[in-house]
Amino acid sequence: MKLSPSEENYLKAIYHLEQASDTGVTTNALAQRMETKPSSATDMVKRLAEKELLHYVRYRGVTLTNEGTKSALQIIRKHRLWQVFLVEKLHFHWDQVAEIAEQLEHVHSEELIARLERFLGEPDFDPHGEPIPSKDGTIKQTAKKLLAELKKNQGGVCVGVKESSPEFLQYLDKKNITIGTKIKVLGKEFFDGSMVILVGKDQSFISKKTAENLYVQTL
Amino acid sequence: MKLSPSEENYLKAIYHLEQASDTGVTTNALAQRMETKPSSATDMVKRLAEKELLHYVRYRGVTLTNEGTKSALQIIRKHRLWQVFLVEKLHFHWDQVAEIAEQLEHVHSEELIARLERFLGEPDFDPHGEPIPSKDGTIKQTAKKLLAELKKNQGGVCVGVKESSPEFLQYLDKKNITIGTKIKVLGKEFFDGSMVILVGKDQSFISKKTAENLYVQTL
DNA sequence: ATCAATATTTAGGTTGTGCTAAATAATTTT
DNA sequence: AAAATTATTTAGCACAACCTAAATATTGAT
Ligand SMILES: [Mn+2]
Ligand SMILES: [Mn+2]
Ligand SMILES: [Mn+2]
Ligand SMILES: [Mn+2]
Repeated sequence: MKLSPSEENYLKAIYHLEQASDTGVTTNALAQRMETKPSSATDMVKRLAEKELLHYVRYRGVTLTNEGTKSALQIIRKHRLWQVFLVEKLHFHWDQVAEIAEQLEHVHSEELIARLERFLGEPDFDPHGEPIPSKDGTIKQTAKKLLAELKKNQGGVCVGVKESSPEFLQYLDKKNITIGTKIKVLGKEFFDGSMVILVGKDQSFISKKTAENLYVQTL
Repeated sequence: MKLSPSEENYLKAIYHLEQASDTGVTTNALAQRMETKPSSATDMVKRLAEKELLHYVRYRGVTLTNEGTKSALQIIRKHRLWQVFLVEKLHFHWDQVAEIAEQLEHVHSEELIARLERFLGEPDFDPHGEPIPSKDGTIKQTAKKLLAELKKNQGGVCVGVKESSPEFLQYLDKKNITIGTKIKVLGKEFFDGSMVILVGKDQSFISKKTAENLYVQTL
C-alpha cells in the first residue's frame, strides 16, 4: 500500500510507542509524540484504521495490525539505512542525520532501498546502534544493557543510545563517548545514581540520566 | 523559501517549458506537462505568483521571476545529482533513475546536497548528459549539436539525449548507443531524414526522430 | 456512588491540491 | 466582422491534514 509521509510518520510513532510500553497507544501519547493536537491524531487514526493498518477502539486507543507493524518496520528500515549512508558515505555527524532521514525515509522504491543496503554493505545497525530491520521485518537483537544497570568494576562497550537527540549526542561527544567506546564503572553513588567511569584512559563523571540512556554490551 | 513538492514540480516544469520555447508558458502547456487539468494549473500559478516566483497575466501565461528561476535551477541541480548517485553508486540503469530522482529532489537540506556533490566528485553532467547547475545556478554549456544536424561523413561522440524517456533510452541500448559512444554518419536519406550511421564498428539505421533526440559533440 | 479532573471525540473551520462543469476571453475561420 | 473554435478562468466540490471549541466518555478522588 502506498502511504503518505504523514501516514508513515504516524505508523512509525505508534510502533515506537507500542515498543516502549507494551500496551495500547493512547491518543494523547500519540498526539504528543507527533507534536499535533489530539483531535488531529484521532482523525489520522481513523484513516489508518480504515486501511486496516491498526485496530482502533474509541476512547481505548490503538494497536497496529500485522500489516501496520510490517509497514512501520519498513519505514524504520529505510530511516536507519539512510542514516548509515549519511554518516558512512557523506560523513555527517551522528547528531545531524535524523532530520534528513525523516525525509528520505518517505521515498518510495523497493529497488532503491535494496540497492542502498547492498551499497552500504548490509549493515546490521544504524549510527546510533539501533538495529536495522531486514526486508522481511526481522530485527537482530543483541544482549545489551543500560550502563545504569552495571555495578562497580563492571565494564563493557558502548553499543547504542536510548535517546538520540542532538543535545545528548553532542554531550556524549564532549565526553569522548561514541559507539564502540570501552567503558568501565569505577564508582556508583547510591544517593543519586551518578557514576564515575573510565572512558578509554580517562575518568569521567556522568549523571544517572546519562547512564540510563547509554547501552553497553558487557564483556 | 520552503516549497512543497508540488510547487517545486511546477517550477521545474515551467523552467523547462521556457527553455524549450523562449516565450511565455501557457496554462495548457503547463497542465499537459504536469499531467493535470488547466484549472489546476491556474490554481497553482496563482499561488506561485503570490510568492513572487513567477509573473502571471490572466489569459496571457507565465514567466519565472529571477527568484523562480533560481529555485527551479536548484531543484534541477538536486534531481541531476541524485541521478548521478543512482547510476554511479547504486548501479541503476540510466532509464530507471528519473522516477526516483523525482522524489529525492524534494528532500530539503543544503548540507545534504553539498555533501552529495562532493561525494560524487563534483560531476558536471548527469547520466543523460545534461549539465548539473552549480550551487549559484550556473550551467556549464557545451558545444553540442543534434545528430540530425550532421552531414554525411561527419562524426562525433554522443554526449546527451534530448528526450530521456525509458522507452527511448532502452531503444538506444539496443542500438549500443550510450554517452561516450562514437558515431559517424555514413548516409542520410533526403526523403525522410533517416540515417545510416557507424556505431563503434557496426552499421546501424536510425530514424529522423531518433537523430533529433541525440546530442553529439563533433570532433 | 458522586463529582471533579482528565482524556478523547465530534463539529465545524482552514489550507493545499486536485477535480468537473460553466462562464468568459482570445484566436481562427469563414 | 461575425461566428466558430480553442484557451483560460471561475465556481463549486472533494479529500488530506491540520486547527479550536464544545461535547462526551473515562478515570480518580472523595
Ligand atoms: Mn519522516
Ligand atoms: Mn537512529
Ligand atoms: Mn519531483
Ligand atoms: Mn536527466
